Amino acid sequence: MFRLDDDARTIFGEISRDSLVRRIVRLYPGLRLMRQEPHQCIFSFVCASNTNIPMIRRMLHNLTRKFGRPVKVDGLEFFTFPSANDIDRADIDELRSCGLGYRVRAIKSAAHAIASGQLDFDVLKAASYEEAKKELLQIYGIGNKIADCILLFSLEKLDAFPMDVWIARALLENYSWLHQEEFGDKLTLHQYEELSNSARRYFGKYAGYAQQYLYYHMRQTAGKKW
DNA sequence: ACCCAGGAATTGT
DNA sequence: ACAATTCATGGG
Repeated sequence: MFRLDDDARTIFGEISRDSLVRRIVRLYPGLRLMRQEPHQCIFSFVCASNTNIPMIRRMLHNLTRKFGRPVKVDGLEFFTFPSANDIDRADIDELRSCGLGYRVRAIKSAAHAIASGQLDFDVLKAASYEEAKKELLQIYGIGNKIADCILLFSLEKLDAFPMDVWIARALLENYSWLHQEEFGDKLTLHQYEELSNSARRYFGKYAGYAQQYLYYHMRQTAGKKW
């Protein structure tokens, strides 16, 4: 199992072989990957399709308030994140009232896959990137992008490289080893796999860390001059 | 009214 | 294989 204390030096040494990533790493010395509980990560990213971050946060807030368990911390009341069983048993209309829209079907199918044992997180953590991804892609509501995010943020696949238009722009602007594929406001399945696999080969076993630095820097500097 | 948002599944060619 | 369409929702 991966441990940050042991491997942080190795990881940054590895991804810092690239000059651009080396510069960005120095800009954001505290940036780290989280290791989220898989069911939280899955529900969060299933909610993330075709919407924006404020809306995603609102959906998750509504879900915890409606299906989580109340807990008091320093006299303040919070709600725990719902379990897969909670979502699996949840009433459809109550889920819809959280603002999930058409994503209700997706979150239901994911919850059932977990609750039924079809998805076993210990097995997925022990499996390779390719094997674990293949299992995730079976679930309705989990496509290429969401699968890679789940693998990187909660299943310890540090070589996963989630692709989106921001990362694609960063790669195409800075790396000539990509034979420049044009893309519009969306990435096709073919473009996704070409770009993600190329980046995985280039950055190596900690490609996901490089992805996070590149992505974060793109969002920080969006609209500004580098 | 219109466009967009860290997409994915389904249908059409 | 690949392109087009649909799927709810809220913010700007």
